[in-house]
Amino acid sequence: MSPRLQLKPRKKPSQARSKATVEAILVAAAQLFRWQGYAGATTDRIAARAGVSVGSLYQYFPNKDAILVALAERHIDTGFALVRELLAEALTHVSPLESLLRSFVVAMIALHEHEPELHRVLFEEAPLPSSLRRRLRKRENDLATEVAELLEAHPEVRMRNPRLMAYILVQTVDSLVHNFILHPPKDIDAKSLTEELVRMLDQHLRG
Amino acid sequence: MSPRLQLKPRKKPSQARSKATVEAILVAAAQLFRWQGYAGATTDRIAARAGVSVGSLYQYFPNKDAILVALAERHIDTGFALVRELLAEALTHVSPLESLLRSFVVAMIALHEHEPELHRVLFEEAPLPSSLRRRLRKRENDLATEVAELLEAHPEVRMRNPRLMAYILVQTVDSLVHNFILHPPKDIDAKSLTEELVRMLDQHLRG
DNA sequence: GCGCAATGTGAGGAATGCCTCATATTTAGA
DNA sequence: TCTAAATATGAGGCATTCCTCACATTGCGC
Repeated sequence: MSPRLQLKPRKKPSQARSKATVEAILVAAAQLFRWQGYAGATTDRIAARAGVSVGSLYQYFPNKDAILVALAERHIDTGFALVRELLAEALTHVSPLESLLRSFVVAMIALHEHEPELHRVLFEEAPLPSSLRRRLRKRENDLATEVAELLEAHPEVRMRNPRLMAYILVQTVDSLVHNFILHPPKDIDAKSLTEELVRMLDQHLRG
Repeated sequence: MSPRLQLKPRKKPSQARSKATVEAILVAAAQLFRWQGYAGATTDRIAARAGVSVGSLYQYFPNKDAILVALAERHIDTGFALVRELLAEALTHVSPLESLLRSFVVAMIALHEHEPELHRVLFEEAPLPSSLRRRLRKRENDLATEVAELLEAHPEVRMRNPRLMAYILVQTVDSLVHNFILHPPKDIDAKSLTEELVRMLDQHLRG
């Protein structure tokens, strides 16, 4: 419960066999964390689901938190790579503001659709090591800044208060998408939401 | 851990003494839930902090979940009463769209500032009874609908797709405010955020 | 005051969780 | 093929949690 101190892997897997073990543990942990939350995913259950003994689990992870941290790193890296890729794609040709915004929204949807429940556990559940929480928020924020700078440079944009508008832009898209993915209303589809959102932001960024 | 079934109070307090006990338990529980999260707040600790024995706690709450449920009911009721009051105030005189929106944003800020950490535990932490989760979301949604209808009736508003726009409106304000209260950036203050947000929504609702 | 109902107490049972360690199996490589 | 290193096993120790129960205290109505 109270945050553990040691988070680095206890031993590095070198043979193929042990790599598979670690992989199985991470996969199982990801499932259990998102199905049961942090407390519900016990190390014994994770090991069982991975088809591995608890002992093996503790060969590679010094404690339960370390598993979560490993998952977080991975989740962050793949997720952000995804967004950067989509944004880069959109920047290969000079685009009108509207399509730039659309790319951003679509990228954020992709980011959140990639393991949304795990995302929730990582970002919102309480008893995570606070250092990890900070790290996650920081990386989320870095991406936000990147996007904001990108938009600010766009000729069609007129920013009254760049910092504030960037904050609103990124937070709005992030939270709206986050909630939409996690609790999709029956009568609203992703496409219409995207369009309406883009329209609102487009108008707003023009001042 | 796994959701308990019985959630109603085991026994109703009749004398003043026991009412005080129940109150103390709820206060202590609220503190511990928001400081430690759901799992960290043990029944023993709640009882201790309330200055009461575990036995007394279990006289009035059949299990740990029931305490959370009681808190949730209370939190919802006071929070929503607060918002309704503020909105009613704003409706005593016919106001321009802009000030109506401002009232809404201000009301939402008030709602979230009322025990924001407890709010987070209730709305976002995983191992809650799912019936409770649904109940919370439903009431949040009801309020949203109310606000949406109210706005739709306003003469200055031109809604392309009422359902969708209401959703975006409420979700945007709710999430933005929620995040702002829980993780306030150093260089942004509530007032500017409110103004910028109102401007964006105002523009958007005019079509 | 008296007696019964209401309320309060806290040691401890049963369940569960995290993690260790003595031991067994597998693999690399000489 | 043989050996040492790498990897895997899982019973169980220790801690913690939720909750019960047998008993003590308090307050209300007479």
